[in-house]
Amino acid sequence: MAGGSREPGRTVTSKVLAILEAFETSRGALSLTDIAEKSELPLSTTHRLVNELADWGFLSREPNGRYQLGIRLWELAQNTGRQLRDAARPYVQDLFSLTGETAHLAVRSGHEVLYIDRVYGSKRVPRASRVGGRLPMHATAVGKVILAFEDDWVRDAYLDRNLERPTAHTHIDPRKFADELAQIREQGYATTVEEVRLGSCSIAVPVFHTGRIGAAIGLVLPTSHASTMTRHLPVLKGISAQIERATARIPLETLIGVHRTGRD
Amino acid sequence: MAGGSREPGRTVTSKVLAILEAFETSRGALSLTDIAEKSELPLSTTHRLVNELADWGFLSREPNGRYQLGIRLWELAQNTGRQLRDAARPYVQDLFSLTGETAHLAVRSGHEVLYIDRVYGSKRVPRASRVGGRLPMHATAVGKVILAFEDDWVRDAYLDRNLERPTAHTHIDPRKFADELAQIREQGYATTVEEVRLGSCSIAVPVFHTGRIGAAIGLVLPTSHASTMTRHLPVLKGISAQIERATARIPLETLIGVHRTGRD
DNA sequence: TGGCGGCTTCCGCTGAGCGGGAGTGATCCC
DNA sequence: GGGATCACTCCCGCTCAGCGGAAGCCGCCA
Repeated sequence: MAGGSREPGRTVTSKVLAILEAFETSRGALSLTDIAEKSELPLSTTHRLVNELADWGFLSREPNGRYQLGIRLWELAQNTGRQLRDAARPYVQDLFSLTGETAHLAVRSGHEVLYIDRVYGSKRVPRASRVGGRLPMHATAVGKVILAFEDDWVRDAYLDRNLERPTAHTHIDPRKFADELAQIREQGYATTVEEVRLGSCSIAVPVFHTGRIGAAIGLVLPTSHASTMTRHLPVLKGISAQIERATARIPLETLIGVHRTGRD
Repeated sequence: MAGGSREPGRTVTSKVLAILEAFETSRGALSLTDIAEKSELPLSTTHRLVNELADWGFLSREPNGRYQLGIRLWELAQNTGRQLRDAARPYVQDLFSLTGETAHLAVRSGHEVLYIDRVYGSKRVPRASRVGGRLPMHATAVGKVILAFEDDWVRDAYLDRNLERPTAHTHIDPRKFADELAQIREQGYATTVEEVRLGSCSIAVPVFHTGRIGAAIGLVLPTSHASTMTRHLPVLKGISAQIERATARIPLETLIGVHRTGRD
């Protein structure tokens, strides 16, 4: 028998995208069954769509039969947000060279910080973030500094939610956090100490664009350096100014390709 | 009237992917009409699919109504090829720091070199490549060195085609080029002088993985440095050895996510 | 040898997708 | 200001692409 218990109202497009998103949470390659489960599609439907995606190079199949996101997807996506990343990259690199610490460039995307670029050395550091990854704003220095300089309504909307708590050191009291943001705005930089994960602390400064907060750059260091991390402030501010200069002529909308909030 | 002259045999999936690929060739944002033309779809169909893609964040809409690839696509794609890029990044960076020249990491994808990573300074250099971009193998140092160390059948298949000629200096005689590859294999590195674009030259060495050619690292310099570029060879070889060590434990298949050829 | 788990293929039913065309609204030029 | 143009949005009934249960297949293990 056929075509019986289909789930109506689900578009093909949404199924295809759900399959691609199934790979977001997983580290390695997925079997067909894994994909079907994650995307909540029948196996035969998954099979058909996955095959077509693989034909187009959007998925790739390993010799063992498992699937991974394909290189075509990555190639295409290199165009996204390229303007900001390309323009800022050399300066983020300088930031790393001058400090020897893991350097980040991040923007706000909805209620989270989105890491756009990262430059780091070969020494192992405990890292919570990755390029293309997201973290809560109130737990990271880049996030705090962006939030501090955002429009009031963004900040209010953010505080008007339950703030999650990755570690015991994360500040989650809305009142105290609002005060902290005010102080950050005044002093021009933000710090965290073991608020995302134990063992690391961070410091960040804002990057402005056409008078508004556009992004943030920051450093992550081992907690042992926490007390002296403000010594990197002059470098951070200098690099920030250079990025501001380098991106000034690029219209904000084309910098990233995120509508920054879901306000519409 | 409705549903009359549809073009049958084109799957929804293929339409969605065609829309995404429409952005590959274009620099900036596209209007709905542009997308419809590039993907060869009726306007109303394009409209429907584009809207759904935008809802999912795979496309983003600028205030002026034009569309760009969305940030979701980019986020997802960060997982692709991450193993190789993440493992190699610090070393590619060292390569740049130690030489002061634009440093590249590339692999073969079909008959082209695919640039996986690039580290460069803030000084303007004429650059033909970009991360996620492709170039012909016979015109680039990374491409030549990969081809030189590839299996015979890959090399033979490559030479058995018309080689395109980006500049007048590009080597396109199959016989001579085969000899050049033999010499590259012997000397352990490849160079180009103005073979991709005038004004720049390059030098590259292989990066092996489980005894086979896996990738290549290279430098791009102004042509004026062409005569002395071999002085970077010790650094190139040292960095290559480090990358080989850092990637040795990662299975080849998971490094990139490309089936390297269409041999199946 | 038989059972199992995962992948692939088959096939007739049906609603998601289709796209022409009409509606809208911004822009430009006379 | 009006009317021509252009680009996007929406509507709606027809129809075929997609659907997915089930059967088949294949490799593995005991």
